[in-house]
Amino acid sequence: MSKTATNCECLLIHKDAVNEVRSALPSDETLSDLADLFKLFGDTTRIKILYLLFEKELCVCDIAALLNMTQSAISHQLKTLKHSKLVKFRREGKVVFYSLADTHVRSIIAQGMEHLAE
Amino acid sequence: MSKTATNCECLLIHKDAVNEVRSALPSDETLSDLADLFKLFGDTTRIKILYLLFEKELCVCDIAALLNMTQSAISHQLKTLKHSKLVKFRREGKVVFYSLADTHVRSIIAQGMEHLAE
DNA sequence: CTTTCATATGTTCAACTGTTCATATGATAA
DNA sequence: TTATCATATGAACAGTTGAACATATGAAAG
Repeated sequence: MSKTATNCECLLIHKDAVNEVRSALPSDETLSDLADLFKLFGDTTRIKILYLLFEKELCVCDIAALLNMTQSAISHQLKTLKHSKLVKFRREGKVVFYSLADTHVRSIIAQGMEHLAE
Repeated sequence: MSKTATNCECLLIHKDAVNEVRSALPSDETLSDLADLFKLFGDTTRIKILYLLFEKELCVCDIAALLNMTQSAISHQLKTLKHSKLVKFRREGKVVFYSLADTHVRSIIAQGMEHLAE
């Protein structure tokens, strides 16, 4: 197997280690999806929105008021969270209430907080 | 308390909901640190590196070969992961071996994978 | 010392991202 | 119908980011 990796100019490669580890890597598609998921948690505004929704459902306007941001900015972020199925919504007249759609949101954020606590 | 949130033009705000939720939000600094942590997991290259290190310690060159990327790109990313204390290293002559420095890395990624599996 | 080579780093640049602004949609009330 | 208002959306713009390239560092060998 001539995997000399054209991009790696190094001459010393630990072939046995490389071969042992190569099979452990999930598919590019899976890893890309995983990175995309974590990207959602990688923005302060989105983290704040999710944190607020831990407590109870909130409308766009309430979230904007709580975070002291424009309704537009919040709406854009909710759109992202909605597309990623982290958040769901229900309409009540003119008002749209958003809430958490996924149980993993809490545990992922909890794990992150645990790391910070060290 | 005149928290009418200058940036929110909406007139309807659910004051009781807002007041109830406001205290649930951690400090801006904590939330910023949390977002920064998740940002690290929000890149395919870094996710791949961490995944590889799940198996065993690897040198820069091995990682570059496995991911078919330049040594420079990998080294830059390892620098980021090192600064964030997710990865540690040990030197052996000219070669630097990297390994996971944090037990939470596994569980955070595992949680993400669980979410995808649904 | 000098050479070799694995790794680190500084710079540049293209691609991406989050916010703002302006505007559109859509539901309710008059 | 028209007016109001909560929300959604499109475009533009600034700030950020990851990779490539060139170069520097530093350890071992000669």
